[in-house]
Amino acid sequence: MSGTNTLESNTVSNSPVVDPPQPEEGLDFPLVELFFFAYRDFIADADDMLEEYGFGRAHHRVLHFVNRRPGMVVAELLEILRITKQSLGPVLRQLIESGLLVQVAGPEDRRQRLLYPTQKGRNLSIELTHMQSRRIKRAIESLKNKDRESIKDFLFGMIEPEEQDLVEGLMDKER
Amino acid sequence: MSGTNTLESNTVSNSPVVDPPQPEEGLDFPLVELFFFAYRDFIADADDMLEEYGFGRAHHRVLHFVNRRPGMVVAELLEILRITKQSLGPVLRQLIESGLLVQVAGPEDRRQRLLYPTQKGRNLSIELTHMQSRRIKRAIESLKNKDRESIKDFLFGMIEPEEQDLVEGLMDKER
DNA sequence: AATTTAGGTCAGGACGATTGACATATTTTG
DNA sequence: CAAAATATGTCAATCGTCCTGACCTAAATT
Repeated sequence: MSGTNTLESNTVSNSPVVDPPQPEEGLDFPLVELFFFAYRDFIADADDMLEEYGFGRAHHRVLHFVNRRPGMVVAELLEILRITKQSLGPVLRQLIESGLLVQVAGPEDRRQRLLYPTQKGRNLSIELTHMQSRRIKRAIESLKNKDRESIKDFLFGMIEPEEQDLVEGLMDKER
Repeated sequence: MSGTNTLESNTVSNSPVVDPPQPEEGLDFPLVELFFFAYRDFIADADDMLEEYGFGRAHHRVLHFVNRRPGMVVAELLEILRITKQSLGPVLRQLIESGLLVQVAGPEDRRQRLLYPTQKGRNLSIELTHMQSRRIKRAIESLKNKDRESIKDFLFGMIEPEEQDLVEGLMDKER
């Protein structure tokens, strides 16, 4: 009844489906795939540069958010990155050993370890963000109406609704 | 000589940089971060569903592209995903063992293994794409002028220029 | 017949992430 | 004040996904 054969087990058929998926209501293949490719290349520049330092994406993310929010506490970092303490541990240690970040005991709660970039860490973070911003800028300039605001709203809308407040808080007033 | 004192070695200072980065020409922090958060949540839905099957992102990507382009050959898959044969191996085997994909010897070149989804694989792939499309649709609807075309052009512009033709080919005529 | 190509596989390793269990210092609470 | 909760760190074991290198078969090309 399916495939080239007749009368197969009709519970499960392993026959190949040869036709591509039909355009269906609510199935936006192009945007789904473009988002995948766009993110891949968005992250690639930084990946290449970080490789020279022996760092990976985890290092990049930590470096970025600590720079963006100097004085950030470990718990905040874990929440934003959605990773565990145990995953963060080695990454943080390497960044500190490399002289890119420093830890300072919390002035009020001395259990806390406030995270700050060094000047070296700040410089590298800015350099990485520059590369990514350059790509974004180029992409926006390729639009007819260079509507940065639409792109921003779109990306914000892609975030899980319950998370949007948290992200908006991170961005502070400067959105 | 170092720490809270003055007149440190001026080669390297490990003092914390306490101020956030100043808005600088060509540094678009909001978009850089939104892209990160957006991708994180974009991928999260599918991650959760695939976890039930014991699959990861690699399985998702393979399932997606084989569904999108039934009859795809292993070499094409490697090129799109930019991974090695050795990495693909286990993933492909699991997808085949799970009855989501099948391999068929190439009709002209019998060395080739043409990859096809089964009906089961097609169903799962469509379901995953539905979740992602739903999020995209919602994000676009949150815009004043619901300009899907701008978003598409933006994402396409984010792709490495030398790669854009390759991606356009994958999308075929239906962009 | 020799070489190249498409694909598969084995070994060994790296990285980034996980969970579980536990340790330490400090703050908060009863 | 003692007990509990909190912030952080660390050890151990494991997993998924990627890597390189080496080698294999089958089939196509030269």
